[in-house]
Amino acid sequence: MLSKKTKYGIKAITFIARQEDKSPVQIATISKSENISHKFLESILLTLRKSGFLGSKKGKGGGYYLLKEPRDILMTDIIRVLEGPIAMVPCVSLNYYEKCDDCPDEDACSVHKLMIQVRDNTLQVLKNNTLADLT
Amino acid sequence: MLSKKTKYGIKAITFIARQEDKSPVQIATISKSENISHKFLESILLTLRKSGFLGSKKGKGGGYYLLKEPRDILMTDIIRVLEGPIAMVPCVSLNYYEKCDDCPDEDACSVHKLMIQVRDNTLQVLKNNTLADLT
DNA sequence: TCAATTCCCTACTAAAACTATAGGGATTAT
DNA sequence: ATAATCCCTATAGTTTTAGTAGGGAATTGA
Repeated sequence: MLSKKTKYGIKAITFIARQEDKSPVQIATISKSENISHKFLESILLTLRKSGFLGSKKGKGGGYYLLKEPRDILMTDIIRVLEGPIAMVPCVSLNYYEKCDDCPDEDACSVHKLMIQVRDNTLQVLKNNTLADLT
Repeated sequence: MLSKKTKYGIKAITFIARQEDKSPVQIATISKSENISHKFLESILLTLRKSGFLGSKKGKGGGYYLLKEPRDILMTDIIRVLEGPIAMVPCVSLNYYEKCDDCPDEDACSVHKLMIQVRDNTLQVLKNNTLADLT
């Protein structure tokens, strides 16, 4: 299951991408429109800014804005930052690989074999979707 | 991320499917071979029995055995029983559908749109894999 | 200048989910 | 009988999730 953090993060960055002009969007605006707790959303947008997806402007009239064109932002990248690994087990994760404690031989592991297929298919979907595709 | 319950469950039922004869396999045997806590595994196998994947025999020489041929057991079905929904958000789940609290219009939701694609691809993989494919 | 607005940052907390563990009961083979 | 084995319920420790609290820093506009 996707965490609320990721879900809200995707909704929020999509909201920003939908703006016609490029002026900053305030947390409060997104929070109200998408029914997301203001403070929780604040921490999510902070993550997205620190990861290089969003820029921000302080003070009156400030807010968040996209640093790249929506068509250049892959959903894989957003999800990795918010959710962590896309793979369902650490031993098939490309970006967060970890060996399983219990498993002596990955090649013989039935779960490994299956989850590699799931990962590859999921990645294919998420790489084919940019932020522009969601707006 | 896949829960340990699901991971261990898949490993265990695969272990049973790999047996050449059809005599019952004991919890302790699987537990040792796959490095899974005996008691935890016990509760997992109980779930698999109650869901109709495994039969059991009590007393000395007892254990668990498959009720169907491995080629007739879809991985989707095993995972649904152990892990719950395959979808990453309840609002795109086929078997465990739930409306999102925050989302007034599913068709306009970017997360919804994306996760339907992920779900369909994942399902396709999991339906194309039977237990026989993992042994 | 100064007040209002807005993002920045850290710490904390309540609830839920996950990962087991404990302990005894029921059944069966020998 | 006795040992082996599954059956079942309850409980507990840990981790993760989903927020909440509170103040700080920068910017704008009057």
